[in-house]
Amino acid sequence: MIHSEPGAESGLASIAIADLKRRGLRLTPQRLMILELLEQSSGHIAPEDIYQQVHRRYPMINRSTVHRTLDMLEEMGLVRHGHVADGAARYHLARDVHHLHLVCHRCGGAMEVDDLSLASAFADLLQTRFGFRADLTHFPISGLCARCASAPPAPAG
Amino acid sequence: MIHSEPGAESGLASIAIADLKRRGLRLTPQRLMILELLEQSSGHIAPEDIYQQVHRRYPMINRSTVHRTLDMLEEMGLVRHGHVADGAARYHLARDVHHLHLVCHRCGGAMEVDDLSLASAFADLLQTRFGFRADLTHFPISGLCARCASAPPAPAG
DNA sequence: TTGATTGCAAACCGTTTGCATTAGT
DNA sequence: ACTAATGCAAACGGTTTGCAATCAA
Repeated sequence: MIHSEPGAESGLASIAIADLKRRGLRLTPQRLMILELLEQSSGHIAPEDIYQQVHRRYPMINRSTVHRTLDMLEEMGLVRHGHVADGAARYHLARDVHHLHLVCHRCGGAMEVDDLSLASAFADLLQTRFGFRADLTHFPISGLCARCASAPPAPAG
Repeated sequence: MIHSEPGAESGLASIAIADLKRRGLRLTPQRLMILELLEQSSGHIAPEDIYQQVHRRYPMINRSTVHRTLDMLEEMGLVRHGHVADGAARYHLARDVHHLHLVCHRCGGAMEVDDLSLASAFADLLQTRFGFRADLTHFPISGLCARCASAPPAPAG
């Protein structure tokens, strides 16, 4: 049923598979598909989106399996999640710590910023002044994207 | 039933009451109590907490009324909300734009930071470089508070 | 008086759980 | 064979809705 070699898997999947074995856990087609999807999807992805996309190719997958797999991966330290402006959960790869995730609370669009130097100056200040270790790379930063910022405020009526 | 003079209300309440009248909306005891609570509670507060606290003194209040009132106040521009690490909604006064809201995703504690100069440098960079207008004062910033950051990682199991 | 507002109850959405069955090892 | 993992269905918590009754204006 599982016909791919562990070694043939790319980054996340191979790490996850090794971790699975080490813990005596099992590699299932559901987990494999979810892993692949997480790897492909750059940026944040919602559990429901994962479910929908896996469901296309593997219709018998269940939503609880998606959640249980995400929980497991998070416990293994491979993914993390935060909540965007509408309160919905978004998962992303934990090793993806070299990005800022800017999420527009109007259109919902997300953008990734590679240069962390700007953020680290801010984070350093918060740390030295208040002892607060801001987690700016794992949790989305809310605001208005360029397009929405320049768009008219709201349809009058 | 409502025995206080509009002018006798403090900041938020008096503004809200004036706005209410202007729009032909009504001042109810439920709205008044919610307004008072929002004003007293510095920082972020969850709808459920508002419900619980109002419920003590006014047992017949309904959760839907709390939500509807918060929606109305947000539409009036008097309050705003964001979502903390566990995905739960937190409301706060909109005029409270001179604070950074640092929320610990471990213990859930929140702290307010008055000095915005540090944040604005960061926000300015994001704006000039990417056109993204980060909303650092309205949405909580996740991280670890000083206490949790210095605490042992987790009970060994 | 009268229409905005409420409480109620049910619907809703995303997530979680218990359990019998399935399937990776 | 052993037991982790799944699908299912029901429960859950927070939020939203339709509607008849209420009450601020």
